[in-house]
Amino acid sequence: MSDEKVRVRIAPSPSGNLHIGTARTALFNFLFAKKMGGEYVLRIEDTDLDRSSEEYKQNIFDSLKALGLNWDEGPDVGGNYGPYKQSERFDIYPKYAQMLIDKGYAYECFCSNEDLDKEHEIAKENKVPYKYSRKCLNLTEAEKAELKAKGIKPSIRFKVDYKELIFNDLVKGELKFDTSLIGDFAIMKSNGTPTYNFAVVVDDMLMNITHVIRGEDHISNTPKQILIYEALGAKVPKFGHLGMILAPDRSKLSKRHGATAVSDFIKEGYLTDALLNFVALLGWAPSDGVEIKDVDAIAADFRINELSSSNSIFEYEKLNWMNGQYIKKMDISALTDLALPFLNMYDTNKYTRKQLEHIIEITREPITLLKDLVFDTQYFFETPNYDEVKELLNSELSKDVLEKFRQDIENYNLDDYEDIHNKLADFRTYFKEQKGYKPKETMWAVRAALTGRTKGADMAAIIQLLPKEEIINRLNIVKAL
RNA sequence: GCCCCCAUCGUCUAGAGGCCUAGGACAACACCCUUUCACGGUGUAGACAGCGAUUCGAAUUCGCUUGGGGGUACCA
Repeated sequence: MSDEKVRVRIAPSPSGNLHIGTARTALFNFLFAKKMGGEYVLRIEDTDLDRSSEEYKQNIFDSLKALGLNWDEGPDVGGNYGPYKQSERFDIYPKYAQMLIDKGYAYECFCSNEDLDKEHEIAKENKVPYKYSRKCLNLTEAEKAELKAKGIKPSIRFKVDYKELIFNDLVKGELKFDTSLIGDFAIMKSNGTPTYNFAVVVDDMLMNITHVIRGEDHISNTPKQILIYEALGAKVPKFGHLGMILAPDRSKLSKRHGATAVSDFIKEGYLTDALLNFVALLGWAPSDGVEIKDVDAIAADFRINELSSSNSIFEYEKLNWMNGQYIKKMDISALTDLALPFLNMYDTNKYTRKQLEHIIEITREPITLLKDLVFDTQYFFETPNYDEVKELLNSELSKDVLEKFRQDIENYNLDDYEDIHNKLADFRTYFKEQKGYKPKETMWAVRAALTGRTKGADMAAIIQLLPKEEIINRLNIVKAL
């Protein structure tokens, strides 16, 4: 074992918002670095200028930060191996490409897209796997000069020779490839920018990356990349390929299945801690069976070689449950900070901060998403619409109960929860003993009158929070129904 | 088509030859608790894809089949 410092990276391409799958890859890299006492770097892979945007890049930054997956080195924080954006590194790739040409590992290719398309077509017609024809492999200097004189800009291809390539994947174990099946692939585009496979290798090499942990959609890129490392005379990092996250129909997780971007989940009211915890469980299992754990605890228990090598399906049920668990346990002040933006359609100024926290406190229990609060807290901010409970309120029982409640409420000490709670208990007992009303029936009448609902938070707490004039007002509205 | 990866309850998974009449979590269902919804508690139902081989013994090893996923670009 070498004693070199572990360095991992997460290398998203800013062609979309941060995907939940990328977030999981980032998490596993983060966990591995943490566990190994290593460094975790963020690199933006924007070699495809057309598909990259500043907006997506910002979304990636924001989402990663929201999740707490902060990087040790990256485009914004810098580091000793920058720049960390491939578009700012365009001057360094051609040097290495030229080096490969000089050493005979690569060559210039003047084929046009049309030429290449034709080759693809022919291969398809003959039902034979496509491989580049190597038409440009043996061009003479004179021929190349002539082509260049015509203004044709060459791409650069890596010359792939036959070889059986074996590497030991951190999560999958031994993987074998026959490189004779791989055609000579491009490493530099004719426009002078590097292709993905080349840029990754050059950057990972220059940034001293020791472990490449990524999705298994990159497995087939790995042999190409190893070939490049070897040609460059660089040390090949260790690779670990994670199973993919699939939608419930086993297809790729996409927008039509619901949220896919971390920022979408946050908008719906998922807590980042819950999201992270849930996604960690896709492929990783705690050794003590306790599934709810913070990142530090997960990192302490993290072993990359014990990750599951199969794909996993993203189901919302467990995420929702977990989110509910986090909401229930979260510090109330912090939770209120997160919840308030979801309540911006209401005039929250009606209440003090303390009262708002109290409202959140008593309504948090049954919810799974922060946005559920919109409905569940509505009656604190708006006079209810009684359509749903009209029938209930018009029953003899309810009229009877509310008649007494209207009188009793005058004797409640509305500042004192205990007093309200006890008086309500007596109230129930009274109707049970005198009229045989079930406790829940008695409470339904009160609840319906005050909230327009048959379910909701603790009644005593609601009475304590609602302004007295609003209670009277609602009682009067109901009476007139 | 060709190459590669994967395969335990509906889902996430535990399981690294006998500890497995396969364990946990979510979801489902039932009951209990209860001022409602919920939370919590208790319990029920639910899986080793199929076939061969190795072995005294296989969910665990090997092979084939099937199924799913990925790749096959001058996209990343």
